[in-house]
Amino acid sequence: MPREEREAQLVVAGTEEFGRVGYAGASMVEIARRVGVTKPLLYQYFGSKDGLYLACLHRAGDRLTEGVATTMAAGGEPDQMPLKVLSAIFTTFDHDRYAWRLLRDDTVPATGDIAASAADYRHRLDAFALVGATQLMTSRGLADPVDIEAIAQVWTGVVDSLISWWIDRPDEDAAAMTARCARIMAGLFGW
Amino acid sequence: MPREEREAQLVVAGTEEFGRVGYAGASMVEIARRVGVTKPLLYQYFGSKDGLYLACLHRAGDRLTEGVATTMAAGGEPDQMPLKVLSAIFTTFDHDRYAWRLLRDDTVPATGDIAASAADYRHRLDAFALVGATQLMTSRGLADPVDIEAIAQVWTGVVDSLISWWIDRPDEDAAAMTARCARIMAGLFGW
DNA sequence: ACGGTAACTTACCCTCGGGTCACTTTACGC
DNA sequence: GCGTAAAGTGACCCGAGGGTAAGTTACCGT
Repeated sequence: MPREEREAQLVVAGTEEFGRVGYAGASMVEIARRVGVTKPLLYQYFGSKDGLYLACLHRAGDRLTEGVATTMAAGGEPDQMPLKVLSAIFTTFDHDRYAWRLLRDDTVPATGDIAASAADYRHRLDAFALVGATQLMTSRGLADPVDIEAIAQVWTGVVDSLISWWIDRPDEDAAAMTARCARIMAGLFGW
Repeated sequence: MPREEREAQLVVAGTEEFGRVGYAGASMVEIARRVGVTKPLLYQYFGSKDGLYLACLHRAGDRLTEGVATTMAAGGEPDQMPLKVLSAIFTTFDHDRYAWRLLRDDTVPATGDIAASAADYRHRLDAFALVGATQLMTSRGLADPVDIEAIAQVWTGVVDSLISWWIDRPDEDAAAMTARCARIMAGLFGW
């Protein structure tokens, strides 16, 4: 099998395994086993556990930030944005649901390339969340900047929860998930 | 120092360390170091890493389920319950903010006493969340049971996010945190 | 046919952390 | 004072997992 194809397989397997048990809990030999090869090949292609994780992280992070950026750039009513962003995330990761977790994995080493890269992606997403939260709050006449920070962080936690719930229900596709969120938000908040 | 007192110190230190880096990431020697003793004493008192974790988990879980149960039993308007429960949680864990994370640590072994005990606490909390979500949804005329499950899970994720945010802001006390949540919920949802 | 390169493996090393043993020190009742 | 029990420690074992060296197979261009 050509290197390029094997690498893609390994990144997919790595993303699932890292997403499932976190960086610290994942085992390189297990990731290799999932695609039917052995550990040294994995090391030959990615150099280290960090190298593999970075490859997985960049693929996930780039797709995610791009999808969210496009949605945010399109604009719209502040209380419509959360659903639009959710829809973009669900659509992007319908067949790759563990990817989101890589950006929020708190078992990665506290320093080094991974920490820096993950922090970078998180900052970019947090910036979007902050913009959305600010628009939402000002549209309601609220402006405490600390409240807005808190909302932005809770928002990412909500996405986290929804994706965890979704992972446990593989039969629910992106459209159904989006419809469910729309129904709930309309019912609970009148959005 | 008498055993009882030392054990209490170790449980506190263990809770902080397990909460900070998770079961898998925590080191027994580090926990011992935090209270100024060495590893063998820790093992003499708690038997194993699992034993220490269980001691920490039970303390956190018992206090949490008790606090939430009391609040839920008091009853009230469905859309007032979330804030009341949050207030109970913040008050209970004002000086022990990492405790909540023990119940939601997904780096614990998948089987064994810890998994069983943590699952038990989570199920009890999820049951409360499910009751609250059901009351909230029916008061809005919505009744899809799968939606209600999703809401219950998102709710626990929201609590998670709020506590993580709170951990990073040690100057904010329980009352201020409750007031902030009240302000935000009123502003965003009209609750 | 054959040299070379890329894909891939077996067998190994080394560190880290859970867990244990044998031992020393401290506190307290008599 | 002194014996005993509890508090506490230094030094060790061992398994798991990251990482590597050296070798083997398979394919491809000339």
